[in-house]
Amino acid sequence: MKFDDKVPIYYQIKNYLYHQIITGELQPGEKLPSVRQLAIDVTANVNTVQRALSEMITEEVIVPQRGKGNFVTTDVKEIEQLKSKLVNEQISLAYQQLHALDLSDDEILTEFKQFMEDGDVQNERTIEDR
Amino acid sequence: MKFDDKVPIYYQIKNYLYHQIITGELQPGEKLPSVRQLAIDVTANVNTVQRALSEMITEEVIVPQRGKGNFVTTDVKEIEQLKSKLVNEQISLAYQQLHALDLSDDEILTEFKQFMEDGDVQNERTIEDR
Amino acid sequence: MKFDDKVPIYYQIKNYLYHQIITGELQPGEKLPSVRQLAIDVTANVNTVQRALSEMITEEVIVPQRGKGNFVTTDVKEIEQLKSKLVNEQISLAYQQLHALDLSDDEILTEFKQFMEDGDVQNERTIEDR
Amino acid sequence: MKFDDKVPIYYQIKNYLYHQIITGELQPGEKLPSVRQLAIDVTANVNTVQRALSEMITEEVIVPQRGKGNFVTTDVKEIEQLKSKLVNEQISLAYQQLHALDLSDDEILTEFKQFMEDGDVQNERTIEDR
DNA sequence: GTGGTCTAGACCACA
DNA sequence: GTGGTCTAGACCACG
Repeated sequence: MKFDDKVPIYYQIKNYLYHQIITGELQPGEKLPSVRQLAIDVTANVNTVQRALSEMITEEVIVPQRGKGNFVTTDVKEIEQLKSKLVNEQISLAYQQLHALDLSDDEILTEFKQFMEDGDVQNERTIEDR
Repeated sequence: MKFDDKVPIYYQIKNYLYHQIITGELQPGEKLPSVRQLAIDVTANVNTVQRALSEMITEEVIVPQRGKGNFVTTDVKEIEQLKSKLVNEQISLAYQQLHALDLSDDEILTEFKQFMEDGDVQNERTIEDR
Repeated sequence: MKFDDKVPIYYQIKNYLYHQIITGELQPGEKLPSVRQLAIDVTANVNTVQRALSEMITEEVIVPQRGKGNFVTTDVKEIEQLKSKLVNEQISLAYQQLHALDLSDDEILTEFKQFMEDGDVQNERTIEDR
Repeated sequence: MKFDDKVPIYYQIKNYLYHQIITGELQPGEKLPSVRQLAIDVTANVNTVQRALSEMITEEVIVPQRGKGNFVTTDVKEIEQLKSKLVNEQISLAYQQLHALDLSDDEILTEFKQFMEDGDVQNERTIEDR
């Protein structure tokens, strides 16, 4: 996994897991890979992964079961809220950033449409492009 | 200026100045506030500001004049490229993040339109309100 | 390490490392001493060393690995270019300086030959004897 | 005059004047341009020029005459020594730098010869290329 | 007054 | 233990 070294890695790992859960790659109630396996998957240190999980546990997005591992919450509502929250954050953030770059609402939409048409996914540095 | 402690401060200062330049609040050739003044403006340490400036100087977005101060480049083309680069980064980043949240292209556009209509600027962490 | 106080220390540290790399004292891919160790080695402050390294990182001559240390680039071509660039700079600089002192091309060569024969290394301010 | 901002400007001005004297552009006993004129000539601040002159006065390479201006020393021997000293410094410096870059004596001479043949004076940042 | 450099010391993220 | 970032405060070169 490529990391953007401008943001803490544990933070990017959290995002990665959020995405897995929201897109259903990790189903509600499903067991997460072991911390060590996750560490290998994302090529990060065990401690770093652990930190990401700890925060998600306090957020109750994942729930630990002693001796069994960590599980995605079964509370579907929780997950929906999570998605909605993340989407809103992204939209809001992007809007503000682009607005601050002097783009009007229309220009923002236009840029997006164009970007989508280009199908140009010159993505680097994101959590998804593994 | 409010800082997002997930990203280096010098980085956020760079962004702040980028925006100033792109929106024309800082005109090409215009003198920047002194390092010390900037430090006060953004409530950061002088050295932190200096670091941000140093990078922008190597990028040739701003040009230092010994003993006189720092100036925005007069190379308008340079500035246009800067804007274009920043916009693209934002669009690309947002697109990927939202796509990863399982939103289709249409859904992304819809969310944006809705967000714009709401005029709801529950913005935190943006560059303006710092 | 003795510093020439006519030039920034971080600059001299860069040169010191450049030489190490070019002469092969630091092999491609080899780990550099830790920042703190380097600071001791060259008797400079940690931050000063860090500044030197930062620049070399943006130049991609050295490559950082989070939490592991800094490494000499494995890109041998990069290193060759570096050497060639440094040699050219030195030759060009010396030539101009001597030419400006009213020495003809022949005289310059003669002076060098004589200097070499004398084996007279009344060197001060060089990178070696620091 | 282009300055290398890695070295103090007053230092570069000194070099500039040294060269003028050694090459005979400024004859022994000749009056130097006024400080203000020099400042214009080299596009530097009066104070900076003054500092360069002060040092040269203590070195007795130039001698001030109250109310009349500054004059090159009439002591020709002094000037010869100056030249010899500067040449030696340059040769020695260049030799060490190139030697440190792993060039043998022969390679150094070869590089110089080649440089001279190319007639390629890609000089920037030196005191001469005004 | 302006930027440039350096120091000393602290805290954080990561392995 | 390793690098990365930030702060506070000092001194210097230049205009």
